[in-house]
Amino acid sequence: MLDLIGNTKRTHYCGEITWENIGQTITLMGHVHRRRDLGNLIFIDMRDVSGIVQIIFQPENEAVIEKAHRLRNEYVLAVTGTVRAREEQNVNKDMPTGAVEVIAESLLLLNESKPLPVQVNEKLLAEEDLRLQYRYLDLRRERLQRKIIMRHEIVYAIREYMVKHRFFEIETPILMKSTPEGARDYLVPSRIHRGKFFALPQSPQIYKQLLMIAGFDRYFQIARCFRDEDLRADRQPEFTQLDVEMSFVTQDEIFEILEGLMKELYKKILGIELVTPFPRMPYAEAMRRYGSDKPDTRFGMELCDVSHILSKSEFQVFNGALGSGGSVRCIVAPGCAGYSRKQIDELTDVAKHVGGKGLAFCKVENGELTAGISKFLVDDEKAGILSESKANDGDLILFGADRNTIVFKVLDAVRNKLARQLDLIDQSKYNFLWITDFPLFEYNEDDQRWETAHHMFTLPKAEHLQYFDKEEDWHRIEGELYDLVCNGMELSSGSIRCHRPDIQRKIFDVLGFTEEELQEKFGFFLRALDYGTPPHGGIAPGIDRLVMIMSQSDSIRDVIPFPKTLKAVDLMSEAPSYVSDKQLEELYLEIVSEDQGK
RNA sequence: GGGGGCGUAGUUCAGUUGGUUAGAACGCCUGCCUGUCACGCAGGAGGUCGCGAGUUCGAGUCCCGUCGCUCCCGCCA
Repeated sequence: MLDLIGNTKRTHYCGEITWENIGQTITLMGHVHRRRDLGNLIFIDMRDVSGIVQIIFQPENEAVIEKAHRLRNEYVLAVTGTVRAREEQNVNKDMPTGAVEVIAESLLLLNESKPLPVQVNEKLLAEEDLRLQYRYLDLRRERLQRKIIMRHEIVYAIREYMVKHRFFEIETPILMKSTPEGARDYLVPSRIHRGKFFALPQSPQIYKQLLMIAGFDRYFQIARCFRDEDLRADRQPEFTQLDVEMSFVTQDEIFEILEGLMKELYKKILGIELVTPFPRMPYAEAMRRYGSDKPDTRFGMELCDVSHILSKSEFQVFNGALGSGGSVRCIVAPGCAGYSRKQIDELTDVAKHVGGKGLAFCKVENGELTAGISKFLVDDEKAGILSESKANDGDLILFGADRNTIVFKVLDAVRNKLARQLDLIDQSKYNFLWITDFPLFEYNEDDQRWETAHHMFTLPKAEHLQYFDKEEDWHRIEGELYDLVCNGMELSSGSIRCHRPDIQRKIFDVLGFTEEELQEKFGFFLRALDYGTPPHGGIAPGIDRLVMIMSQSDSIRDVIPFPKTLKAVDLMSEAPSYVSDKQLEELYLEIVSEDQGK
């Protein structure tokens, strides 16, 4: 028999009972976290959103203890009782409320629970797919609940900060026009207009620029974004960005706003004082030193270009790379000269995994290069490599030799692998870093055309406008582009936008759009640019990734209440799913039944 | 689209060279227990070894295929 809640009201939260409540009669509501039934004495660890407190049922109160015998894990109850201090020897020091307990005087059994398919008390953690299927149970676990609550706190603090700095929170459409550039759109068929589609926003990019044109000056939005691409541990098909746009700003002012925001978030949420301004590093330097535009600067092992030393190398791998315009670069793995063939093969596998052909190596022993490829090097080259790389006795030198893009990818991957392997990463550090001066365009070899490296509404650097005239100079054009990186993760990406129609035209020309294409895809936006667009720019920090970093989570699924799997399905609701023939007919879509779908 | 890992009670796992009745812990059920806090003790129920096909006298174990989850590459700001 279950009880109704009636007029019973909660007076306190479980996790907040302290010495100050001793002697008070209180009413708690929550779940049975764990029970210890000693026969005539029953202890219940009662849990609500605030934490856990021990309830004790004593035999003097017959009706209540009789009912308490029926309690099982995750039953829902309301307990009224008196708070008392525990005897010295009964204090549980591992529990925040371990010095007190509540003597139950009445018990309402509000609901029962079947035995759980996954356990809430974290003794044995079930496989993730099962936990995702029962996500609402997994979310009862303290660890996960903390992260979701931290996410709430972060978003709340963001709103406070943005409003304080004169930003308006403005919503933009979820159903919008499909723009085939960039990521694949999620499409929504229109019922009213046969054969036409809306797209879900990959970001509110165009709308926020239109809001600047409309004169709102400073805008922000906690914006849901959608991309129909394959997933990763830090990538979901729908994710959340703090979308920010400001008029009449320079890059420095945007950095200041973001730095101030991060500083405030870390202080409020984690009690950590971040040092601002954050360091800045041009893209070219990041690539040269780390082989990555999102370097993890919590450890060293920087890349070293030894191409000039090896320009006359007899070693085929090296002269092959250099002969075809590539480079030879190395990193020094400290103290790894003792690595076995197997360990080095593992690193080679990492290199191959990201597209490298292999990984050349040699060791440093008694001030000399030995083993590996050392036999292919002449004395001058060996000496040059030693001094250039600053390698010491006992170190292992690893070489990447290929096209630059491959060399960077390989050494970046190997560097990160080694850092984890050698435990070089100080987990307590939060290394924020601005990467600046990105190239605006890059040539796509496969499609034989120029593309924007970031996005096409970016202002080119004023001093690079001259390079638009000749195609061979296009790669030299840098944009007012910047990324905020933290601990090797890209947290945020932004730019100063192109507010002048004449410059925007130059960009479209490089990308090879015809006038018809332009009008069809962006006509409405180009028209808007013509009516007094203020200079403006913005940035969009990923909220999911920010919460990941701040809560030290390895997976983005930990910081999203109802995430999708790597195959972009919701295991709990089993979405996506087939829909009825009637629904499809209304949308003029071809009927695909469940059988046909397979 | 490609590559790696995993899949055995409700859950986490073990399972020998291919061998006869597939085990343990937690959870669940029953009983006992007045200071437990991962309570304890005694007993019990619970299995399509992901699915399919094959080799074999015999398959959880070997081969092939397939499905699901996961990590990475491609893709993606």
